[in-house]
Amino acid sequence: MIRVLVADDQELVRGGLAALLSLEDDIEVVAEVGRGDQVEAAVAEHRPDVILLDIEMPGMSGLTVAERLRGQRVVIVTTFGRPGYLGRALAAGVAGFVVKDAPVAELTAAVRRVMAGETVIDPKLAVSALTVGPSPLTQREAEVLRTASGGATVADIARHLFLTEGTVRNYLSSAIGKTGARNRAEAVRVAESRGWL
Amino acid sequence: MIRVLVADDQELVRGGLAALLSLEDDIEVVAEVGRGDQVEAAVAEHRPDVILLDIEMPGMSGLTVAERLRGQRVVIVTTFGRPGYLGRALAAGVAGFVVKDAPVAELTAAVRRVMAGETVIDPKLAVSALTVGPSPLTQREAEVLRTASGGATVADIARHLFLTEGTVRNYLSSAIGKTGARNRAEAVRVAESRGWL
DNA sequence: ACGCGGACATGACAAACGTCATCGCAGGTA
DNA sequence: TACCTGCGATGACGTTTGTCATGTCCGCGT
Repeated sequence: MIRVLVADDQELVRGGLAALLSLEDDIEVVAEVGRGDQVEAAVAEHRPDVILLDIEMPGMSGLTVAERLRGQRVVIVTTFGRPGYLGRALAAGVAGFVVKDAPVAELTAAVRRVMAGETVIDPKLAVSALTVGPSPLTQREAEVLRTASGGATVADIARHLFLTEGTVRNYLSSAIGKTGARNRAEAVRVAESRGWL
Repeated sequence: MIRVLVADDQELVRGGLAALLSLEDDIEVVAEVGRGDQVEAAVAEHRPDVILLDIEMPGMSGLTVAERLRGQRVVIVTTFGRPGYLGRALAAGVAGFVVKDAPVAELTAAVRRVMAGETVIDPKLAVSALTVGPSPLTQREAEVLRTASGGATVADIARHLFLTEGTVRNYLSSAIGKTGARNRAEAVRVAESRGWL
């Protein structure tokens, strides 16, 4: 039996995944958690063979959890096939990456192959990640964009990051250029959709 | 047996919900579809007793589908508990509204109660919907905001909606005022988070 | 030691944005 | 009929952006 832990914040989705996996003869769901910051404790307690992690979770991002679980067999199961996520996930040493609109068979296959020591990446995602490439944004640019994404003004961002307004404008301008956008809002959308934030 | 149709665009989620419901002795999943515009045909073919609809789907919004299925027993199962969604769902005559982070038992209970002719609404959501109230935005204001949400400039919006730039600015200004925001981006966030778009 | 690039800053300017006052026109409603 | 509301428009205004030129400082690789 492959012992699996499922981490996802939405109960229905988490329960659904668990039910789905439990239908398989060789897979057993030994634990379910709904918050990123509860994963480590659950892993210590239940010692699963494979850990399924959603990225968007309260408490701690699935990517952060994956970094801290380096050495364990982690499979990221997420809604958004953002190329940037894949890069960060691989850097965190995950063994698999599956998007939620993949066929069910792909998930069970991923669990088994990861269990066998293989690395499983959604092919479509791999292509788009290689096409889009890594984030061209510097840390600062990403930081400023992230702060701007809630609709904050330049002055707000400057206060929040302890920068001058002029500097903030420069970073925004540079980020707008790099994303190929025509203004702040568009830059935010682009960067978000690619997982650069 | 309660015959159920499940509509959700994410295969893993859809399969998960189906697996979850199939575990119940009195529930049978007779069809699954992944696009809003395929629901009607599937309903005609399989004649389910209860129809589970996600809101965000390609092809056609679950809310639109619900309107066209008026008379059928429809349960909205969605990620976002946006108050505005609940209002529109009820206006569309749905029999139930469940958010995806509700406990699993709530979903099966909802299916059974809807089958029995009851109307089931997530209590937390009902409260927030009554607290937040209906959208204060006029159709035009919502339209302009929606168009602006992708990062479009005033000129873009004006061209797209066949309005004058000045008029667009007026609508935006009015929407910003009504949402209590301090600029366009913030207004978009607020309106989106409440389901007013 | 040198050059390079990233982080940070300043100041200036044009374009875009947000606000206001004001207007005309339709459709309901008192 | 008179009134109100929503839609559409105009013009004017001050503010906020986005861009650019320019400069300093620091860390890194050769």
